Amino acid sequence: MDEILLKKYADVENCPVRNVLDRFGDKWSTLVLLVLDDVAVIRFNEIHKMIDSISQKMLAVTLKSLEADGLIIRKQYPEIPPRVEYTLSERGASLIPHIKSLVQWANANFEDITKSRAAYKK
Amino acid sequence: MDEILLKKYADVENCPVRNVLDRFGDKWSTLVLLVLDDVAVIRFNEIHKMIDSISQKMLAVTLKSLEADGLIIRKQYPEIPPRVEYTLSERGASLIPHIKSLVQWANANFEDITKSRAAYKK
DNA sequence: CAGGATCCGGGTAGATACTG
DNA sequence: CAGTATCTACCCGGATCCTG
Repeated sequence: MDEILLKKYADVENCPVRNVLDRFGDKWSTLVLLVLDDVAVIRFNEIHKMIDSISQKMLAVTLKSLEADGLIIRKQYPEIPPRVEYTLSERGASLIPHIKSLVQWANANFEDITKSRAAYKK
Repeated sequence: MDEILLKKYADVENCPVRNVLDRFGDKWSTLVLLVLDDVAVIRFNEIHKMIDSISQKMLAVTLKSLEADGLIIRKQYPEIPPRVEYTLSERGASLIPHIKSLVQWANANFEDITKSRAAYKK
C-alpha cells in the first residue's frame, strides 16, 4: 500500500479510507446506488418498493446524503402531486464498477463465508 | 445488473450484497484487512499501534469476526508471555484488490466530495 | 502480552403521525 | 406524492478494570 494511506491510518478526520467507508458503511447507500444504476431514472416511492425493507425515513436520509456528496441528482418537478426523480451523477456512475466488483466477490464467497461462520460457533 | 441481485433487494437475510456490506460497514474491518495486507504478519498490539484510534475492545471484536469469516488466520503460540500472530487468509487476500480499488476511488474523489458536501450545506 | 468482562452514554434506526 | 417531525429503544463503541 501507498505510504500516503499508511500514514493516514491514524488520521481519522481526513482519511479518505475512513471517509469512503463511512459513506458505504451505512446500511443503505450502496444498495440505493445499485438500484439507481439499474433503472437510470426513478422516483422516491419506486425505490421504496424495490428496497422494501428500508424505512421511509432512512430512504430520505440516504438520498439526501448521496445528493450532498454529488453521487446522485435530484430533479424536482413543480407539479401537484409532486414528482421527484433521482438519477446517478457522473461521479456516482464512476463508483458503480467498484461496488459491483465487490458485490461479485460477495456473491462468489458468500456461501463459504457463511459456512466458516457457522463452523466457528461450534 | 443481474436478475439475481435485483430479486434479492428485498431479501435482507440471504442477500450477499447486504451480507458483504455488513462486513464492510462496520467501522474497522476494512482498515484491519488493509493493515494485514500491508505487513503480512502482525501481532495484536502492533495493529493497535498502527490504528491507534481503535479501542482495544473493538480491535478484538473485529479480529474475531474476521477470523470467524475465514478472512484472517489467527496463530497462537503457547508461550509466556503469550504471542498471537495474524495473517490474511487466501480468502482475505482475494478481497484486498476490491477494497483497494474502492480506496483508490475514494482518494481520487475525496476532495470533490468534500467540496460538494460543503456547498450543499449553504 | 492478548485479550475478557462489565458498565455506561450517545447516536441512529425504526415506528408513527403529520403536511405542502 | 414525497417527504418532515417527533419520540423511543436499542445497539455500538469507548473507558475502565481484570486475568491467564
